[in-house]
Amino acid sequence: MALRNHVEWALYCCVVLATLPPGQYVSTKALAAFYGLPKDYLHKALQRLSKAELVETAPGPMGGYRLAKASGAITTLDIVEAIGASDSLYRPTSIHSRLPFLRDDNVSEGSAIDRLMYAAERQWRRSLHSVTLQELAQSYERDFDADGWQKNVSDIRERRWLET
Amino acid sequence: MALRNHVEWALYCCVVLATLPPGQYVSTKALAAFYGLPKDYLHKALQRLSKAELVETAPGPMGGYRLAKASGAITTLDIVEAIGASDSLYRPTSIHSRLPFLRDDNVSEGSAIDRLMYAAERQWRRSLHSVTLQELAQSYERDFDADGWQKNVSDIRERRWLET
DNA sequence: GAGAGACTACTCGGATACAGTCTGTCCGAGTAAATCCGG
DNA sequence: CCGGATTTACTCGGACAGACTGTATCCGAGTAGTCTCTC
Repeated sequence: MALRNHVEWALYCCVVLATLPPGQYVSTKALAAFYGLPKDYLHKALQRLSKAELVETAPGPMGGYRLAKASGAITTLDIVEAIGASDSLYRPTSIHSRLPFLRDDNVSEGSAIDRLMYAAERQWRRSLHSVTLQELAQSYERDFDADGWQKNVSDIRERRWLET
Repeated sequence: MALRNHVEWALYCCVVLATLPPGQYVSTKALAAFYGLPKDYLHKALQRLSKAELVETAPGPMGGYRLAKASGAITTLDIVEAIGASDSLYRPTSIHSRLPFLRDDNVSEGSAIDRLMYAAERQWRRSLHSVTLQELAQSYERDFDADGWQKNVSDIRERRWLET
């Protein structure tokens, strides 16, 4: 998959954004420090989310990112596609169209092999599409101790991670 | 996806092998010439199929590759996995395990985000697993004029492509 | 005509080079909150 | 105490370098049919 790390990082960052009190911004620096990621590179991932209008940005101090919609209105597929641009998992070459005896009406639609791969990819997308960011965040919260995740997020909000 | 071209090429070659009369071998050279692919590089893809025991090889003149099992007993997922090695679409980094407040019993199994991506990947695999090479070959045949595909395959078998 | 040797056509595996993408860093420009400073 | 200038902390976007992987080529070794040559 294209931009492997970015997809993963974007999901982790969105989960934080989804847990924050509504309206609150969080900076790239805060997210990078919390997750131990390279700030500038993570920033590029967040920029893509911004371009896809999944998050809103605010410049200046106290600025940063926040969700542009309710977390229940964002699917995990939205996030993955925002990062991966329009990249498909499968990119056919032009093998097929060079062959003789092709039926004219089938050339433009790709071969049976293309259709096979695209169908599989649709299932992949469908699976991601069926989970909203809200559900993912709730599910992620359960990976932590009681209130553990909330504690982490408020640490991010209050910049406590910088004191160490 | 890892080795994009190899996955595609392997599927095209397997479709030829599935159409051939049983027991007949076809050489890398023949397949490469027919599809207009670089012989030596295509050869590496076929070697992987051989290693996965999907195809059998025979050295010497008249040698080459043939299917090791009936085409109905090979799924398209078998072929894709044979090429892609054990590569997963999603490769998590160690972001998750570094966080505080994690529940001990959840650390080793990966985070909710890992599970999300793996679930999507399972759907992708399931889709490929549900189509056998036999079905793919039949479907591919329909992309051609009546008997067009059969004509192509017998051209390969009789090495007619070299005369041009 | 039969058998031994040379030849040919293929597979197999490793070494290597090139290109493209992923990963990561750096910097300058723009913006807005916070701070400072003079009146 | 007020208002304007400065500082600070962030986003945004581009340029760039290094590493990794995908793409492709080449070569030598091994194997098995095929051909030739000799007896």
